[in-house]
Amino acid sequence: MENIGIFYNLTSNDIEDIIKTLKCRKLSFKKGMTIMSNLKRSNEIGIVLDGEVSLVRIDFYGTLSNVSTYYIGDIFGGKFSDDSNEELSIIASKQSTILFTDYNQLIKGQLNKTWGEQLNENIMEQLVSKINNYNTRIEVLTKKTIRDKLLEYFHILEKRTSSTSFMLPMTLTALSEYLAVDRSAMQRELKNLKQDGIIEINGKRVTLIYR
Amino acid sequence: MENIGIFYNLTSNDIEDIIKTLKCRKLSFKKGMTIMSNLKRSNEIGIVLDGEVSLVRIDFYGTLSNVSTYYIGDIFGGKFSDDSNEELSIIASKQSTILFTDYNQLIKGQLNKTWGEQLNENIMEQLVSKINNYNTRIEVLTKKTIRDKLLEYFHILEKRTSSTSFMLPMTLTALSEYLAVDRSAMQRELKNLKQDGIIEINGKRVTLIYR
DNA sequence: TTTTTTTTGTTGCAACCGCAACAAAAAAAT
DNA sequence: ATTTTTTTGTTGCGGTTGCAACAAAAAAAA
Repeated sequence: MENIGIFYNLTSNDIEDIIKTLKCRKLSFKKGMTIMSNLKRSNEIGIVLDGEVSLVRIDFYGTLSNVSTYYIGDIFGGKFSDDSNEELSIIASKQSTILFTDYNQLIKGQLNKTWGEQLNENIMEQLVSKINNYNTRIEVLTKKTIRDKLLEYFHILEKRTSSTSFMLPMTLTALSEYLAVDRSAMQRELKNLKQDGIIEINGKRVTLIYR
Repeated sequence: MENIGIFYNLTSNDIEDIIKTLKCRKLSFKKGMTIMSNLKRSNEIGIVLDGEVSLVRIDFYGTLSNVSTYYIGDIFGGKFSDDSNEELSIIASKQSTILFTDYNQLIKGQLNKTWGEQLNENIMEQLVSKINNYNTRIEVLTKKTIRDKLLEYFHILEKRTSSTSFMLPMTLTALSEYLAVDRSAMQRELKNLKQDGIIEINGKRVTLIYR
């Protein structure tokens, strides 16, 4: 539990106290189960302790479409969903454990002298980090060509690791999804970059070549 | 000031008190002026009261590149920027008025009985709304073809307005930038959609045709 | 009102990219 | 250790899209 972002820098005593004070409930869900429905009218908040859940939209034909995915540490719930006026639900996309609480409880909890400030800071940190992740991805997605998307992404990794040689944090298949391009077209472009002497790539290790 | 998201549902008395308590400073900047530099080490926070500012990265060649843009109501600062290890600055991209405060002050302010909870809720709301905007844009950007990007965006507007006929909230030029596609290619695709009887478009009014 | 700037609309062309389909390699599961 | 699943690597083809370049319309500024 201490490895969950929202509980960063809090002792297990604090966490226990938080769970009691905020009247949290911990529940597990099998893949495919509905965790929340009718999201819009709900003040309920969920925190992903384990697994992966999806925010899905149900249109008037009853078709499900994935709106976003929440991973370990992420916070979700009515107050954290968008302003559209259709039905939203949360379903478990993997076997998941969820910690439930209430938005108002969470806000009120901030008044606690021992852990209130830290909890609040953690929640903000969580949201800000999500914003930054999205921001990074948008920066990459707005590049026009696959080559530019790849190079932009590689440059970000270069800065993150402070090295011109780094490991990709995902499979090439996942990378093509992240970049929203066709995998085979991406593979072709990687080959071109290699042939043009701009990068080296062996497995997941990428090296940028400056000359 | 009451129309700024972070001050939603607060009286002008509250706002005055907040500004005093959090030791805020209000400053104006001409276009091009540097608002913050050396962002990373700073606990300083800015709120855009008027205008528009840019978060820019300065690489080792001294080249500026835009990382993100903050509009009226947005919060920016070191604690709200990413985890890369390069120099970041905030510059005014238009004539702007900024309210400055300190991250720790803001967190501490939450303890105030009168406006603490509301202020906290507003800050969260602000962050969550940004996440949702980004989320929406990513949903659109990850569509593979210009046609699919347009239709996805139109469907979002359809839901937002609860109508198959709506006004575009921006110029076509701006839309092409939002979708990260070439403007003329987008224009061509709009024509195709019209010819295929899928949409009507006159100026900024778009109507989706279901048959 | 006139001038200037921005936006819209259009087209040819070449490069780019998605798609389909497959084989080999690697990883995960049994 | 063997089977199954996932990932990687490759290619031809045709549709899509970025680019350049321009004219007309609309909006904003003078």
